[in-house]
Amino acid sequence: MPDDLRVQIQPLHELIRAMGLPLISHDGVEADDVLGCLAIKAAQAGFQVVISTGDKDMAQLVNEQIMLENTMSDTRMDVAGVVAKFGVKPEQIIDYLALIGDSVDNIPGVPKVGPKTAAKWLEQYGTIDNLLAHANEIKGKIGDNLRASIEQLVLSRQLATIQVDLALPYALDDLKKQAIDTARLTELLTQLGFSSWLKTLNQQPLVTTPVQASLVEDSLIPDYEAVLTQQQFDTWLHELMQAPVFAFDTETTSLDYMTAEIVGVSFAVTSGKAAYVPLAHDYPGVPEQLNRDQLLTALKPLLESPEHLKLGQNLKYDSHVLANHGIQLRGIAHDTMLASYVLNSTASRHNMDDLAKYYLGITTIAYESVTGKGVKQIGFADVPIEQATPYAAEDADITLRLHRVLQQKLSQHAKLHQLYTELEIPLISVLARIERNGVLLDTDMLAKQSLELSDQIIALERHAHDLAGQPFNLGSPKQIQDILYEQQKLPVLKKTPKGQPSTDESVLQELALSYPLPKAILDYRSLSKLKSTYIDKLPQQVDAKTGRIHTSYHQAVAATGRLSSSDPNLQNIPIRSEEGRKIRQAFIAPAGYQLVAADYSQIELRIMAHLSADAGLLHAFSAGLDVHKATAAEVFGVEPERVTQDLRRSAKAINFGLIYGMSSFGLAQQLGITRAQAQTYIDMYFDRYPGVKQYMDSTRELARTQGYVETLFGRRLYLPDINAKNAALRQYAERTAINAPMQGTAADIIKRAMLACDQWLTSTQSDAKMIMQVHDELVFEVAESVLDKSIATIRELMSSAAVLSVPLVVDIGVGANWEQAH
DNA sequence: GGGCGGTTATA
DNA sequence: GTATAACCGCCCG
Repeated sequence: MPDDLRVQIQPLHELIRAMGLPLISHDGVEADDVLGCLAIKAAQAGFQVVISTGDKDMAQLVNEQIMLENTMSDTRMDVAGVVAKFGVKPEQIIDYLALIGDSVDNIPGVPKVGPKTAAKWLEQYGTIDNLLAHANEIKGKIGDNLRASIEQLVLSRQLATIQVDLALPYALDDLKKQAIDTARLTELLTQLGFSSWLKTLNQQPLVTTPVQASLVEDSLIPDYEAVLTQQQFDTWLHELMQAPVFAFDTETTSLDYMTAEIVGVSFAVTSGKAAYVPLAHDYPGVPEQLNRDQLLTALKPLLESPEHLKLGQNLKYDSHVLANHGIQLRGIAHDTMLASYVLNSTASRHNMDDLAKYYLGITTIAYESVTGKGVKQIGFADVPIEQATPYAAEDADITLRLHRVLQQKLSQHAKLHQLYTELEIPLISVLARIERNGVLLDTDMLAKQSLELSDQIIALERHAHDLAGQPFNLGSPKQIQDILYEQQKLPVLKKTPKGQPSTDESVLQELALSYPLPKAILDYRSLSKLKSTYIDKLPQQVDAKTGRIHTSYHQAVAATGRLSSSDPNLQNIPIRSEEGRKIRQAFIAPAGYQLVAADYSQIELRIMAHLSADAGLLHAFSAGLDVHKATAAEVFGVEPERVTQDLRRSAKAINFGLIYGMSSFGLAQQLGITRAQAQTYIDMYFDRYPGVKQYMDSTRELARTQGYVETLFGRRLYLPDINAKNAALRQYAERTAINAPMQGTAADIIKRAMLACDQWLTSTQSDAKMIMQVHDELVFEVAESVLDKSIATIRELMSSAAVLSVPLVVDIGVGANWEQAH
């Protein structure tokens, strides 16, 4: 055993014990044999057994009760799976292995015989014994090899055979899972740096069911039905039409909402009972399914009816999928993902599997366990209906059960319930429309920019190599580190969290004042970022059918209540640098239309004014002053007209710092001043704006006593670390406590504005569309004929989305492209 | 291919 | 000092 492997064994054993998993260590026998013995013993006692291993030898143990689980692909192999993979039955695996040999296990095998030949022989002759009885029928060199190996094959078979009859001193009870030793496990995971597992560990289920040894069968047997006949479907449709609300889910061909097609749909009306209607499964021997188009036509009135209420998990996706088949989903009453998010936005994930575990204590069938994952993953249409049905029907059933639990919890918090019903639920359809609308992209312009940037990047690369005196990969921080700090001996100004000398932007900027190479690296980094992330990537993400870019907005990701955007992220399109801004020129309006960009001016500071009710701040906004200038005048004690650009810049940093819950340290870094100086600025600020000081103190206090903070509309953000002993954790929670009400209230307000704008657009059928949201900005594509009227309406709707004690000012720009509209 | 670290784009 | 998403390099199995 290599030394670096040897040292891992003991920590691994400790981890396993702390996890409550029984650990068996038995000298003098093969681990495979121990596994085999226990598996057989459990199977004989009537259990279903799953052996988790990548070892193909174990395939010889597979039978009706024993399966192999491959944790790399999250798939399980049964008898049919063994035949599919090896071409022989489980009971032939020993002979199969003996024939092909295995260098790792020192099984010699027959020369020139590989998997194909072995499977072919065994199919024909059944066993090695019978094969040898007919050995003279095998022609050629390979036949000679076989006949020469007769004696060796006896040994090979012994070596390949897993001993299942060892006398082991273990009872099945010894295999039961024990309780997790949370304290010990936390200690080990921290010490070993398993940060992701630490997070998982902290998300203990709300419902603590007695530990289910996977050996014990579940008592509740759900009634899941595959709907294959018209009669079955009619019965279900009738029930759905009568139901006050039903759970609904789709299975599709793709995760890409614009191209996904329906493979099947599932429904549930009562707990424990659900139907899966397969519609487009496609594999050899697939049974006859109901016709997809006809069935969807039959379902259309129900799905489009606002009176028939639906609930689901992430219904925005199902809404898109149905739209791909010409159905406009209406009557969205509940979404378990959003209920979970509103109840606790700091939970890291709101997917159904985790929710089921947390709220119901149920382990659901994982998607990957029916489709596999990675390269081996198959589409849902390729999944046999017998396997698809329990998975898909369970989705609808569990969603329904989750819904009941979540509603019960939401009903205990009037404000959260209102936020959920009146804001998040109606927003689903609005976001779906924005996503579907998409944005038009000038790909020719980006192609030109790409060529120009390529030249510049190559030149910068050459320049940097010259300065370094050797070629190196400018994209590798590790190599840059070596060049700057090892070879050129530049001073180390900052270290990464891992203790390596940092090469990030702030460091290179500082170094660039005295040395040439850091500047070249900075320029290279900024240009290659623009090229790879935006200029080259965006054109590839244009939808083939619509010719537009369709982002995904995530409604249950950001803890503060903000949306996030991905694939592509349209909320971080460059604007600050000259070259970056050019990318915005490629976001265009079609002929006859203009882009209208409307953003809230200083919304978070205005919210701070409102929440703190500070007289000075309220006055600044009510009088329509330049707030940074006003702050500068107050803090630096000069007349407003004497405020220089430099003073204004400092005041702006202070204002932003306040929103982020700053410390003097952070402000000092931002402004390049000493900590003492920064502290005097902050002291002066709080002296001039005492209401703000008071608000910050009381917010921190409130967070400490109740464990969460709220936005103006009652959205909650929990702060479990607010009373932590660890100062870093506690201070971080304090900064979040300060920031979340402001960032979150801004998010609530723009969501309200989005509902209002959508209401206006859909009710008037105006020739205008909402196409993007960037936290404090909404972008519209508006027909020139209705431009002026639309601008006025947008301004009115956004300004009145909330009533604060200061005006909500909206700045609006218009242009043929997004850059011009700013 | 997956996970993670380092870095950088936005509000 | 807040909140995100995504890229590349590197390491691992």
